[in-house]
Amino acid sequence: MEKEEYFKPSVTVDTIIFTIRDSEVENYRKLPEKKFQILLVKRSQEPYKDKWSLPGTFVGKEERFEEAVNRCLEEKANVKNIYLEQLYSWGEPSRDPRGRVISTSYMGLVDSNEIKIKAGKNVEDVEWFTIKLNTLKETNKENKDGYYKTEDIQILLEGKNKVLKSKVRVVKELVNGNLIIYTQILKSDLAFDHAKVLIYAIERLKNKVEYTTIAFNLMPKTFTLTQLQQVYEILLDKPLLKANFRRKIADMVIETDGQEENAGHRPSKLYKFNTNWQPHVF
Amino acid sequence: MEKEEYFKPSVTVDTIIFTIRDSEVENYRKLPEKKFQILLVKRSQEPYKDKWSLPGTFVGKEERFEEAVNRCLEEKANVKNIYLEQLYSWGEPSRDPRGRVISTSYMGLVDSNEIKIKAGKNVEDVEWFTIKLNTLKETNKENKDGYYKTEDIQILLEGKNKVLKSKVRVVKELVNGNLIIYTQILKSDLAFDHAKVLIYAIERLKNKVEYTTIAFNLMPKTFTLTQLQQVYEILLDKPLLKANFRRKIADMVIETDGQEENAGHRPSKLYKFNTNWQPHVF
DNA sequence: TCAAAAGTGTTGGACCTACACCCATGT
DNA sequence: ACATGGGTGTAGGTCCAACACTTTTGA
Repeated sequence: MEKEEYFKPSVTVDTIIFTIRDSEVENYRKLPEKKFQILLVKRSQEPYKDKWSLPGTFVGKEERFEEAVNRCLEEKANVKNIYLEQLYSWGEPSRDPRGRVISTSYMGLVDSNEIKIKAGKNVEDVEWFTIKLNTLKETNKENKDGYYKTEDIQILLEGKNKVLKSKVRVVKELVNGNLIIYTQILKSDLAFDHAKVLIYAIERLKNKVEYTTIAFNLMPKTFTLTQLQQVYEILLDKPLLKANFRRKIADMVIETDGQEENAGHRPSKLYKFNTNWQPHVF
Repeated sequence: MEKEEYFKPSVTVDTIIFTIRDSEVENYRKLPEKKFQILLVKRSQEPYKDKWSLPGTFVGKEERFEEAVNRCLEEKANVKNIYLEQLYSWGEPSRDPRGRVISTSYMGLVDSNEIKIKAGKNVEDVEWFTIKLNTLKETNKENKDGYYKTEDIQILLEGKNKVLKSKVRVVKELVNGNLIIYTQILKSDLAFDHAKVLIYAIERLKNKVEYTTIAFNLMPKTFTLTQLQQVYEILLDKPLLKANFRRKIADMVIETDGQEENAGHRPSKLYKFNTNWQPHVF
């Protein structure tokens, strides 16, 4: 906090908005599968003109971060009133070709039926992309002081008639007993370092699903327990046993008197979130 | 990411460095108690001249955040080579009287014997302060959609011949099932919004102690299990049962052939951190 | 009738809590 | 001898994974 010989960078916010959406059903009996999606906008200006990117904006002079996020989402994509949390601030000097731009990223979660996106200001197009991650290669060096693991991940983002492909290397390094995780972009169809931000956000979401009720932000007001389980399965990326899942989330939901009908099988009860749920006391 | 009509704020990094230090012992048999401490510097310039604050600096033109943190710590306090992690970015328009200054805060942990602090550039003094937190008042309103809880916390920071007093209100609000936590400063002897940052850092540290090995960054290379337990107890702010604690951390440590002697009681084995420890698989 | 999903019960094992107890040391 | 902490064993309860089984519906 010395004399003002220091320079001033630009500051932006970027938001990763996730949702989960139903696929089409082939069979009147079968339940729809779930797709894990992210909202991207197509840039209409340099840099990265015509590339898809996370919705972001410069932060205004008297504007808080969250205000900038909400303004940006409403202006560019017609998205309002969603769950938001700050993720991380990215400060690499070279991350933006225009010069030094620092970006604070936020994660947003929304029920896929809640909003109708619409391309807005400075944006050519807005679209939901389905996220698919494939592990391509893993390495693992162990030494006496820890280890050095890499995982190459292919990120496929499927939009209408197009697929964006990126490839990142996630490095997990144990240094003095501290797990350090960072991501290198090997190739990316996304603008800026947004592939890295995406990976970071998915990791955070996965973690928080286990010990918070964050997943309920992806659900409609009422839902069946199987729908909820599908959301957990897609986020955790593994199948869960029905009986055990239901016991685990029993306290987090309240039965309503609604029912899902016309399904070709026994109708399921509709539940709502128990807003008074708290993690177990100790 | 429109035309550059946007203004540019200044960007700083601030670091909360924690350590744990032994108190004096009264009795040759007794073990020393532990004190939980934070490193503060005394500001030599406006704003907040002569106030104690977290060590911080403006981020240089071509400098990464972590580089700025390390430069600042070395220049101002002679601290190098410590564990660091990014915490949060604070962007309130009014948080700095000089104008819009955005601050990204980092948490640092260090073994109290590892470093010798020394006042440096633009700093009048550097000192370790012992942290004591007292809950003054709690309120709790429940309603059908969640709750609104406040906790007024007195922060006492005890340095040589002085005590810095602050008072904050931590608000935990359940909104649409999402727990939102924020802090209001009611009164603070610290510069800027640093009381808020301190509370945030303590909360993060407490959380991570439970499911990572972060606490080992506060330990010397070898240590007794009782010393380790003391550190856990002071961070979690509750007593732990010895037998159970030892079973819990058994995998995280490796016995060495050293012993603690001259203690007036049975000598205790010295352990070191098991750098290859990983959270349990599933 | 039957495919599909809704919904519940049981069992064995892992882990956690609380407490009790014995051991080794320096003065 | 004894205060102090080092170190370990065990009983009871809780939680969780895995699996099996019954129920209900629409075509």
